[in-house]
Amino acid sequence: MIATENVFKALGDRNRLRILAALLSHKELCACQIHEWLGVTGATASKHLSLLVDNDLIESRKEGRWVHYRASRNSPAIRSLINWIKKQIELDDALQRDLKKLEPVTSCTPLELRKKQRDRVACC
Amino acid sequence: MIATENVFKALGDRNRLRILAALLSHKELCACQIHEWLGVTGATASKHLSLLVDNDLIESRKEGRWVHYRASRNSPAIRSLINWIKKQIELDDALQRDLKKLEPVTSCTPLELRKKQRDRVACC
DNA sequence: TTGACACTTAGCTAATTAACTAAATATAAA
DNA sequence: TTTATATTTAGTTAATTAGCTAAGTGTCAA
Repeated sequence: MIATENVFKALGDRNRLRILAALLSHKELCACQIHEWLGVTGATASKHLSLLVDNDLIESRKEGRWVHYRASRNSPAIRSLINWIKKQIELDDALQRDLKKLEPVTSCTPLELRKKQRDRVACC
Repeated sequence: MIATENVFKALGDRNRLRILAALLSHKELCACQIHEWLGVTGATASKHLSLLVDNDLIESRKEGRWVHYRASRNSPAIRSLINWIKKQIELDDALQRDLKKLEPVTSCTPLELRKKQRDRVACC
């Protein structure tokens, strides 16, 4: 059984909804890309991400230094809730504009992203 | 468009989920019945109810001194979200037991409820 | 091995909010 | 009209939480 109240608590936050929106349009993103785009510190992004993981809304996969996230596929109940959210996100113009700004960050791998930032090349 | 974040904020509270559960199993209840069952002051119940109304999750109908509430039927998006919640509620044993305690309160009208309380007859 | 990087954890602060009491408003009963 | 009842509004308090910085852990590159 799902802890309905906690799932809704996890969803009742702008930045966590943004994370979910990002993962619904990008299959997989690493923590650093999300943190970059969200515009909060890495620590804050990390906390949001683990809250979403704790409530089965997203899944994580560790790969060396990086942690990759994707929308959860395990629970049918959560999947159907996520589908509902997906529809709402598509109707949310502000969020759609916001998601456009994710492109520069996702067009390069985490490693390239870091390199570009070091070299001060416009990327994000 | 629905203010997704606010809808989830409204749903991320135990007492407001309880109210919704009550209205999903009872069609219509008045504020005093809900307040009685919730076990909070009338003022607190009133605030929860208006938050749910503000987010189109429930509707109200005034009748003399009483305000009757029911689950919202206006927005298709909200209706489908409410259906999802309904399924979760059915799986929530604690909530089901909790709902049983609603019966004594709903088995009489608000007026009878008050009368019985006055006469100290066991009712709720 | 040393340093840089990608997170995570701990601890703090400011803002939000759920609860209460008291007071206000509105309606109906005596 | 007076009183009681149903609900709402205002104001207070305590708990929660989203954000930050600083410090810790683990991994990889030089």
